[in-house]
Amino acid sequence: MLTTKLRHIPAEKEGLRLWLRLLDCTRLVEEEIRRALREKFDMTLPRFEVMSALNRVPEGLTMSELSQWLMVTKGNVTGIAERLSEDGYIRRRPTPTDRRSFCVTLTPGGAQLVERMEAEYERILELAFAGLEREDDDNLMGILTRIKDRIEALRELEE
Amino acid sequence: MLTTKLRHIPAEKEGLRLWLRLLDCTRLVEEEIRRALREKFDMTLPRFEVMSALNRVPEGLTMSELSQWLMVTKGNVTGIAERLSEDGYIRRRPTPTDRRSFCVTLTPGGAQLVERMEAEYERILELAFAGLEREDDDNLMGILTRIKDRIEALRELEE
DNA sequence: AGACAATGATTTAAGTTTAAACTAAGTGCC
DNA sequence: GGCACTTAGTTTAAACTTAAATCATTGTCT
Repeated sequence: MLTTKLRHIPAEKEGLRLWLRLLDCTRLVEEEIRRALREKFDMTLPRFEVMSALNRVPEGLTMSELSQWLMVTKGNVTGIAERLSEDGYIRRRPTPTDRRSFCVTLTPGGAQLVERMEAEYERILELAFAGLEREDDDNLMGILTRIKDRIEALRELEE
Repeated sequence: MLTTKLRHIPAEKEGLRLWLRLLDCTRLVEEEIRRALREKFDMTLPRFEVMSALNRVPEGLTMSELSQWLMVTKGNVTGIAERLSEDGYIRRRPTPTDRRSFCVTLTPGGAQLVERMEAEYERILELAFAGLEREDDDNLMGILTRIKDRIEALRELEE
């Protein structure tokens, strides 16, 4: 056969196909990142994500802000932050305005480590997304943004 | 605070930006799916994913095939399958050719349930991906496929 | 001030996930 | 046959994750 015929897939399952492919990509990339963090830094992905979030906001973040940023539950952040704190990578100190909340920041050691980890993290991502033309980049970003906005809008409706 | 100031991200970090947006999308969609499965079927996402995989292959899958299909470790599948088996949704029976492996299939009850769950699952995905033109669909699928192939190729090199 | 809802964070219980070690069974090679 | 190597699956320990309950504090309204 000169041409390969694609199996016909009903249009109404297009969402499913895209979703499964999206999942493939994220799982593959995450696996690579996880492996690199473990082998080179003895670090887990969730811990890195907390440190990376903190590295973007030198003033620090509260536990709630962290949980929103990472899109995980607050209880989840509590556990991760506890271990990072034990390892001396982050510091939690009370906020002056609200006695319930903490301001979480990187320690100098944590800041130094996260810089090195982010370099490796970005190296992997450049590899993964290399081969995309500028046009593809813009396309992908635009489409993903529309999907994201759409789901956020749907969620508001449901409340 | 969170929304106000994001640091400028240089162009060479395009991979990073795309990746973070990709993660946003998958986490948002997963959250919706998780919630629907829990509220409407008292079901978790991982359990659903196993049942859904089995629903695509009536002959059944081995534990290893399941773990590859879902891109998780074999040990992970062992636990999920155990609970699904206790609940009577799947059945594991020895294969004639290899005494180490099992053939896992849905029970009639499991098959009936997974059909209903998949309808809901697909409904959410159509909602999430609605608003994309046919052209966007093709674009997105094409780009995601290239990313996937690229990472799989990279992984081979590393071995 | 006092009642009461809302918020920041932790705790709890159950379940998921991973990496690594392990058992048992198949494969290949001499 | 016997030996090394691989493969199928489980087990283990540690970590992660969620949803729900709880505690303490803050905000609001009268």
